[in-house]
Amino acid sequence: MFHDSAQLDLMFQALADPARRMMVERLSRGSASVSELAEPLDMSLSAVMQHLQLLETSGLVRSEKVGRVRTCRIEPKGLSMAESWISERRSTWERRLDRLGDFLAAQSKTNPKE
Amino acid sequence: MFHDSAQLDLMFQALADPARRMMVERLSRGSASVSELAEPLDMSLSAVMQHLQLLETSGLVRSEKVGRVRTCRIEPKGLSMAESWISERRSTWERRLDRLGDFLAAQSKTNPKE
DNA sequence: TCAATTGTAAAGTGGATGCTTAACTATTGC
DNA sequence: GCAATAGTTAAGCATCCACTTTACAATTGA
Repeated sequence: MFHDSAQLDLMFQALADPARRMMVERLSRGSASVSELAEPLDMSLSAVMQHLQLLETSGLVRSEKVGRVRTCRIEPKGLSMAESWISERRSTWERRLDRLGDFLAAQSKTNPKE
Repeated sequence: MFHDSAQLDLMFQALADPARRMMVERLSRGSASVSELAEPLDMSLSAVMQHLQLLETSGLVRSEKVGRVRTCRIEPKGLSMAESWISERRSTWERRLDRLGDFLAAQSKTNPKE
């Protein structure tokens, strides 16, 4: 119910980049190494690392290194935080529009010519 | 189903700022003028205008001017686009985790000691 | 009519973002 | 051991972003 504003900043910021969304998309289909994440992206490994770091500090992704391979996966709680902020706003204005609709319906019943 | 990447960039970018989220939050409770949007925000009207412009080009908000007052409202289709991108990703990994759970359950039935 | 209100436009500024390249470390397979 | 693989760190750079200030325009109410 209570949203940490700073964390929402980071999450939406993280999702605002096509490369990072691609990475999230890839990870939603299963865990992957850094180079696997980099493979479809037209940029250096170093750049991918920087995107990954942002995804981690935003809480959308976590990773751990075993041997020389770092394996990344989705952090389930992450996306739901962003999603729920949006859906709470949406339900607020949907309820409001409903009440407005009711009001207008009632109006036209009482004063059909107005 | 098909997401315009550039528009998603703009939407998530728009939501990545606390001032703009406040504006969306305010508008989800009903339409408002530019100065009403500005009132709780600790910045110049000019700055609020610039945030508003971003919200408009991202498709989250629309506005129209009557007399000297510009009235702003939520664009219903806007938020749902961002929301649905997230929820599609979520359902992908949720399905995957389900399958993984099934697999592990089957494993432990066949090889209870492994 | 004229002053207050409401909004716009333009230019400037400091700091964040999204890369790059280069140099380096740790692990693995032969 | 040693070359290839996988990742990490740091520095640098162009561009974008979130404001500000200043000046201006249109509308309204007394």
